[in-house]
Amino acid sequence: MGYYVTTPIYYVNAEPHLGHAYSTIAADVLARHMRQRGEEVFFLTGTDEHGEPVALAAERLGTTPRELADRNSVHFRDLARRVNATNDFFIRTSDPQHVAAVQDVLSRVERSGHVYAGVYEGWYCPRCADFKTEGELLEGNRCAIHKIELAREREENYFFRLSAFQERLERLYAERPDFVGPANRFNEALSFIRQGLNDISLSRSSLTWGVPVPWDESQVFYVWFDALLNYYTALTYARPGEDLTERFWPATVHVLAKDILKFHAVIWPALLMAAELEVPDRCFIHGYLLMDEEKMSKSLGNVIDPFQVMDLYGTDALRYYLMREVSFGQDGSVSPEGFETRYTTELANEYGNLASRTLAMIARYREGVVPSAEPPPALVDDFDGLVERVRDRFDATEVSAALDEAWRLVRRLNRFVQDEAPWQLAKDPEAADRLDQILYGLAEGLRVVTVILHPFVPESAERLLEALGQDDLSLDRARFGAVEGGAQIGQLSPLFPKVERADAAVA
RNA sequence: CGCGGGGUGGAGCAGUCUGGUAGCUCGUCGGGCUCAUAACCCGAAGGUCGCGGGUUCGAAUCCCGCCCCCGCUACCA
Repeated sequence: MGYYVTTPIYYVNAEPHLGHAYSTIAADVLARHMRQRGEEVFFLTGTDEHGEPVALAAERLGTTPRELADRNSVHFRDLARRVNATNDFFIRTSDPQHVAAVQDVLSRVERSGHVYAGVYEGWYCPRCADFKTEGELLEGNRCAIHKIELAREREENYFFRLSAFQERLERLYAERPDFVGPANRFNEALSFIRQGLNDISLSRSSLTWGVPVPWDESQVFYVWFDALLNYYTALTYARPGEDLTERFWPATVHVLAKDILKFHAVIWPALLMAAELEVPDRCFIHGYLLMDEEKMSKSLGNVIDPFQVMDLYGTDALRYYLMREVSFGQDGSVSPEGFETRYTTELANEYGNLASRTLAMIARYREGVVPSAEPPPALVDDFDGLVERVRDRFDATEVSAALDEAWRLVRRLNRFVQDEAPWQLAKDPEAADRLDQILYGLAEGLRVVTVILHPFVPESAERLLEALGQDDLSLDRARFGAVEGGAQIGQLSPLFPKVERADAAVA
């Protein structure tokens, strides 16, 4: 069975921002790690393009929804490319194959009796293009966002019998404690289910920019049903002539942010049950990136623009920072200052400099050839079980913790250099064997750490491995002592060059 | 009101499930080293782990109550 990881599909109504980059990077780290383990991986991202907000925005701009979607979808495709995402496909919900597959699945749901015609009635805010619940309204039935008085509107459309799945969902949660992670999100979703589920509208009649309801073409499907199904439909046409669902369905993990928890943890499995499809193994909910205490706001100048950061520091620096700074699964603060600190102290000083000093000493003391020796006992214990620890962390979707496992070894290696003082040994011909062992241990330790860091900082890791005369990225080889000495090392310019502070204003 | 999460040295966090001398990073101060991207290493100062009770030989960790902050409470991409 393959490993299938997804990001949310991004709504084309907005410009790509750091949050999109974060989800995509996290999913990519998972995908790359699993490939290192020799798993067959399929990694999906894409754009969500239907719905009223896009239709309205297009109208305002004097264009068609399709043209607007075409234009904005490209931005997200570019973002994926810029962050070095190794997605195997980029789905667009306006793809004709997706539309057809959605119709197919939802027709099946309808035929199975999970759909009925009803009336949707509520307070409608034209500015939000959305219905509001009683609880969301201000006094006088006003929109909490726009402060305007709302009208009561009613619309005839189709409903999905979500309520009928309450028991099956509760059983799913009882049987599969890993279905949603982290645990607090699992509890949140479960308690939501236990509070009782209402049916939800499946279609819209006042809109044309969407997937037409096959049994009633005057309506289109509510955008969430169209959107959620992307995870399934993509597999049916990503490889022409090949149905990937056999190999990759159900999905291994959906990566998403907490704002869309309920759609993925409640509606999505219910929909799949209704369609008689298997539910995914796991949904993993990451937190929000907070800009200090403030929310991200361009006018406050505290925004981290992912494109700007990557222009100045490189893609790996952004990938590293986001995975490192924010404990994966929790909210966390990010800031330009925090970024600079981690870039300089960790990437440049600890890791980049470790690479520089290691390569320099091998070049200087051993003419550029990694000596052959037994692994230094002082390091063996520290590296023992590393691969297993990293695997366990990834299996639990503890991405930041996996990164920390590697980083502790980066620090360990710097301490090793200091403790052993190879520059002293180099002065003493009697200590040649000892120096061989130290330098071998350093090169080998650096190689192991770099293989493990590869999913996080792929470009830099590959450059460094090449300089070490290595190219095997498989996790199995990331064992201390697995590669013997003898490699000819190469040149390496600083992996993470210092960036002058004056230029470093990323905000 | 209900549900969920959080409150740990100056800052940001881990540890809480599986009780047993409070840990990490940044910052501050002192020292060491010179291979290296003036990088690296060591040491020190600094915390009654939100408050009050309880269980226990022993609680940040378990139980009860309270205070404060945040999120969710449905069709928000």
